Amino acid sequence: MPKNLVIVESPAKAKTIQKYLGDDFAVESSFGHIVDLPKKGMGIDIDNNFKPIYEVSPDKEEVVKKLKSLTKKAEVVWLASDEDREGEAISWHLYNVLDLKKKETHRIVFNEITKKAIQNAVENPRKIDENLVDAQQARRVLDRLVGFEVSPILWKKIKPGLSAGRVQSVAVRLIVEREKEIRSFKPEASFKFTAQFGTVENKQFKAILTEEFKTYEEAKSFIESCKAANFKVKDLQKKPAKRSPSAPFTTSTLQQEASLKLGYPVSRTMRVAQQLYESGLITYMRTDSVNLSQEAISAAESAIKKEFGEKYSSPRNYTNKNKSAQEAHEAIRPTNFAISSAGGDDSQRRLYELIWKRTIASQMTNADLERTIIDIENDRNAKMFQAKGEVIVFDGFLKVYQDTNTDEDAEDDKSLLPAVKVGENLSVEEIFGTQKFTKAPPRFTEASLVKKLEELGIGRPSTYAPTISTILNREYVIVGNLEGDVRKLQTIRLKKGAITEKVESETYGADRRKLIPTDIGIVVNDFLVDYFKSILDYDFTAKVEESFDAIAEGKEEWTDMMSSFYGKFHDNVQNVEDTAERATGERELGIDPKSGKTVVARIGRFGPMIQIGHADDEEKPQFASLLSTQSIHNITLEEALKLFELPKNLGEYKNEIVEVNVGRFGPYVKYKDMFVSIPKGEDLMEVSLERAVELIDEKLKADAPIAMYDGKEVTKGKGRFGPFIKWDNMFINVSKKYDFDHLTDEDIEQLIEDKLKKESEKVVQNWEKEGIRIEKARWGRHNIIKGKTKIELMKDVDVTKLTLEEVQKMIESQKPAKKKK
DNA sequence: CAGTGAGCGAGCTTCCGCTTGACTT
Repeated sequence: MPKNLVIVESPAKAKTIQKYLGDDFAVESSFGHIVDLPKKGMGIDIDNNFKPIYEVSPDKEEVVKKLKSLTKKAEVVWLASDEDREGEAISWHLYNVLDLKKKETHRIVFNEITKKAIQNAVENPRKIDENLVDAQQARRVLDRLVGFEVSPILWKKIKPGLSAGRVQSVAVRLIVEREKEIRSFKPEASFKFTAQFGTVENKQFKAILTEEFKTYEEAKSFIESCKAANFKVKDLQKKPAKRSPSAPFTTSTLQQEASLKLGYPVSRTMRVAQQLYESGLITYMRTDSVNLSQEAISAAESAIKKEFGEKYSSPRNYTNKNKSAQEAHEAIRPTNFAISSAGGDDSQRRLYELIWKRTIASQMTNADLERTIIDIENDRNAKMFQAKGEVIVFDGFLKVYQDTNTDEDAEDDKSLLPAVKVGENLSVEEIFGTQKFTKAPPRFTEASLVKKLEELGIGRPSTYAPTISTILNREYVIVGNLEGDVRKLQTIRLKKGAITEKVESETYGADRRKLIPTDIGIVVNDFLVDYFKSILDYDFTAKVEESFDAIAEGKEEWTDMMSSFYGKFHDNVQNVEDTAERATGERELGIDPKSGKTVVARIGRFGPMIQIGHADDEEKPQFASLLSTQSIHNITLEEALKLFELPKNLGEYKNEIVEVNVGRFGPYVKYKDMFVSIPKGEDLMEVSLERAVELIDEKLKADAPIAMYDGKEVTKGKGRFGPFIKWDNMFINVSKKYDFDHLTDEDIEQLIEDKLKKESEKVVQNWEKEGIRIEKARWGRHNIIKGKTKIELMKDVDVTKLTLEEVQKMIESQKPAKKKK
């Protein structure tokens, strides 16, 4: 038994560090925080100076048990959690829970995993920094207070089950406010002109008129005056320019680039990065630091020199601009620069290559460019055309990596321009003018939302992806596509001395995979902004972070900060609870022609709905839920009234009624006691009896057993986790190895037998932990053995179907349980 | 598994950050 026990946060890290420290050290992992406030209830003794009630997190009981027993055997314990607020708290909780007072205990930190850094850490141990721990307690308690006091107000005033929090509510606010900007945006048209010129040597190039025209008349008179105009080069400028590589990846920039370049949602980026990390191919993927270790910089240097040559190498380190960064880790980089392509599947390979290229590029020379601007005048009007060109003189880092341009208006042609002289006459090939409309600000993507949150200092690398999941799960926002509308454009063209005009059309406002707020998201946001302005303030986190920093530096007591915050906050909560009206986002749609009553769209107890009549009326009001594709803000009276046709009887099929309706799981067709979901994108109001019967038949066919095994039916289907076959109430995933649409009887047999084998192995493994063994006996029987107890099972007892509890009971009573089917 | 909508009141929901497997259909 080694005399030293080192505890870090992640098991992959533990493995690496173990290699550096050798046999005198055992390195174990705490798997992050081991202690937290209770899952239910406030868990804070507010009257007793906000004393937090800590408990070991349920999923960490096992880890704690293991660490406790290892601690007992070790002589010296080294707490090596990350060097930031949360890491310090983890060490402190380990210290308390593992009862390390009586042990020789050291706190050590390192923010890169290299042999040198770790040895250096071990030589320079310190004590737990209580101030830093207090800053974490303040962070944790404040988040709990805000979340658990504001959320219940939403349950009461809007809808049960909703949530609010320091991070998620601001994320929703960003999306809602952007949507409102887009809705109220009025596009303005103006005429923009481009021209195609030819040089004396007849080389072609494109130029843009530096001015735009508001009206058609101005545009027309301009192009008329160009008819007989002579164009020549007025001015020529050439300027050298540089472009520098971007810093290596942090979590946030990795998510953005993977989204732009590979089209990954942030959750996929993180899942794939985790796989690369666990395979030892990249460093830790949750970081806000752009820093590279010295070892990494020199490894990159030699890789670049070898691959691209000396002149491409320019070793450098980057510093964080972001104030809120805690920099407990290095930037995300390959662990071995000599490997330019790696990963177990295509997703991994593509992400790895992105990381490799970005990191390598960050250590390469700047690109040298030459920017050229040609100004072109004419003798008939004072307007000026301009051509911009950019030539790469030396590519430098651009050889491996280019940032993705997110600027949608960057449509300037940055190509090579032909050589021209000042005063040179130019021929006009064509002048083309078209109306251009100003664009509304873009909707957020998952990745651009993360970028914005990071700029505001809200959230941490480990929470960006979960925050997006939260606001999607609460149905405050959806990731949606929008079709867009069509509008007309006036164009004017001058070619070979003749002017032609044409009206063309363009679609605008179409959007793909963007974050769009729902009715509930908008109502919740407006309510919170109205009543909890200070917490919804974009600067709220930045302000409390300042206090956390003051606490960490020992300048302020965390309990003082909490009192001064909580006093005002709690009064506000109380006041809103007592005085605020219910928020429903109500919108009047018109009058129901049948009853003459008012029709409104609003949020109800179960979400967005239509109500005909008022609750105070003699007759009860009528209610209908909105479809998931509809929204309070733009549903029409006609669409609303149609909803009251549900459930709709379509007619009969084989003497049974066919009906369509909407349920908890969306629109469906009902036939006998069967429910068939209507596929996404299909309008249930338009589903005919014919179509419904088609769906029913498809479902009947899909549900029909495809084979028999051991006298039981085998059926197949597709679930959340891909294609599966079902047999004896067991789901068996069908891997890509098999042709799912044409499974043979042998395939099915193979799949079931493999699964059974795996199940029994799993059971055996579980039992082995408890010291229980299984022995094969005669005539296909099995014996269960623990210590000296031996239990003989009946012949047809299926060992894989016994639970651990059942087996333990048998052992206790020393009797086999009753025969199980 | 494929409701409901007032108001009453039982008992539920909820936060952010640090980490992985286990496990789902």
